[in-house]
Amino acid sequence: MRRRRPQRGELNRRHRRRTDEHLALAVPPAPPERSRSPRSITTNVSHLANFEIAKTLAAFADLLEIAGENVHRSRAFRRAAETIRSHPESIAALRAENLLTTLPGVGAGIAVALEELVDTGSFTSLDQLAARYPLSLLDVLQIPGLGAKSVRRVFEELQVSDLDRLETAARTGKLATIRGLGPNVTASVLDSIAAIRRRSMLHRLGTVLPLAESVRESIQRQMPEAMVDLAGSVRRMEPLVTGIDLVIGHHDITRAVSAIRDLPDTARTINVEASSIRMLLQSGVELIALMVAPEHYGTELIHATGSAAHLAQLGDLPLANTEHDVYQRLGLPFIPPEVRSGGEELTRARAGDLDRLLTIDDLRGEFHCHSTWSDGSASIATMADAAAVRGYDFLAISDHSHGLGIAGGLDTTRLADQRREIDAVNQSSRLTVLAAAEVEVDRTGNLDFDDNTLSQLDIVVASLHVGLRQPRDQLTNRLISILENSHVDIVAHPSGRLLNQREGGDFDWDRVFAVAAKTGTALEINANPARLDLDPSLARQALDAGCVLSINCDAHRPEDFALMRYGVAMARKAWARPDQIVNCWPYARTSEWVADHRRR
DNA sequence: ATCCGCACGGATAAGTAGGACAGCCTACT
Repeated sequence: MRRRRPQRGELNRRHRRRTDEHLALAVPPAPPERSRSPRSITTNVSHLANFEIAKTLAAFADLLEIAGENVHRSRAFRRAAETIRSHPESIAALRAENLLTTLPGVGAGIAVALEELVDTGSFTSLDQLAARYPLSLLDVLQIPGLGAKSVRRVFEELQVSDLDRLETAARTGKLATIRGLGPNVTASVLDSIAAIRRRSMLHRLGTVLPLAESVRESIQRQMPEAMVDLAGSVRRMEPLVTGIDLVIGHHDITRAVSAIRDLPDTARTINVEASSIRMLLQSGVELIALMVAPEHYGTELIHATGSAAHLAQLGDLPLANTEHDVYQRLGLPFIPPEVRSGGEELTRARAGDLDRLLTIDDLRGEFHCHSTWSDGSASIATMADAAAVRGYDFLAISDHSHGLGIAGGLDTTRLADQRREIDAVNQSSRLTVLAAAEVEVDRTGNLDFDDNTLSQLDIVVASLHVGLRQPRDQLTNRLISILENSHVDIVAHPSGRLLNQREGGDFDWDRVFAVAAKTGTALEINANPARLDLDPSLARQALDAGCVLSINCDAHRPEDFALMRYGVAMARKAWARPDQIVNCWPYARTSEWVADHRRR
């Protein structure tokens, strides 16, 4: 068995720019505008929020890397940044109590930097380094294909210190004169700059929803008699969300305001109006709470939930205290927030389609997860137990194949060893453990295992992890050849996107879905909040084309099975019915389906 | 720079292929 590896909390190690989106909020009063986050790394000295401190440490770590200094020092700062980013209490408060070194990864050196940072808004070694390498280089470092070495080189040789100058250097052809950067890189740099400029400052749903729920519960605990609900993009379960929107139905606005101010992880108040309050949390997520009269609660909640397009379709809303009543008076059944997109939900609601929407209870198992045999952190038995606790009937263990070396992928020998362990676990397990693999598709479209090996697996999941930036035709043909391989049952995270971090591949989805529908190969909705791939709009297209889908958490730890709710939300947004999701079927039907398309 | 096992010095997450270039850098979970 491979040695256990430390888990990386976040896939992205570089700081990201954030932008904002206007929020469709309720009727009177007009909602406060969300402002842009400060562009500079450090801001207002005395009230630095944890996310700002974390961002500064991470920026320093990146500058160290660009400067070519000790990599371990850089990693130490990056590790400390991660700790602080997810730390629930205020770091500024910890500093006041001289407890900084109690944070894991914060020793004497980083503590000194932190003290200075909290007290003055910066620290000496950062200032010195930033004098040599401007902070705007960190934007350049975000460009895929440009690592620390290349960033330093373009800075020193071409004086490229920010994205604008990078763009100029690329357009004038100067960039291609740098060692290691040819015409290909130049072309993709221009695309990436455009993508980064388009990139939003939205947060991942998986980051915000748990926070939002804990805020909601905390306020509900303080005001048990109030109605408190999440609203906005979080309630609609958008893959990327603006922040936390909360509606509080209570007559005593003063109490509601103080309940919010007393929340444990707030960093600062942004503004307070007659019936709304806007706060910044330590995590950098904004909270907007709207205090409304209980008699109009339902109407206000629908308004605050949006979407704007859904509201436009509804027209004028009657005043009522529950959402159900509002919809009823409009002659509609209750419309779940996930499908309030301003698409076909009214038509579908009238046609009775809402009753057929998938729910989390429809899931009977999963086909894509990992164990310590590759890059998972738990044994097969532990993963199986966790799946059984969720009430699943089956779980396919799909560890990586050897092509993905970085994840400790299995060769055929270890795959056979693993099969024996799966068989053994099955003897005592409460659910059926299936032998599967997440088989790597290489750049030319070949799978890691031969047909004979594949045919012995209960489920074959195929994934593209490399070469996702190939041109459209090449990429599409590569995926289609995998769909046409009769041994492949499921294609995992088809687009390869990482939300807020990496665009998905440029596939011709019409062609892909047409082939998948014909071959009966399932496409995945990956429930990991970093992916949520297929996106609901693509999943919807796939279903319309006649494809079947599979929703999987891609769990690397037992806790990851809890991510299923995100996958289910995406499927609901795509109007998926249980009969279109292969892991909602009884396993007997699934194995028929597998046998069926393998017979082709 | 931090942590750990020991009291100062060694380890820190891994391994490979591809692109552009001629030995280096980056991306991938």
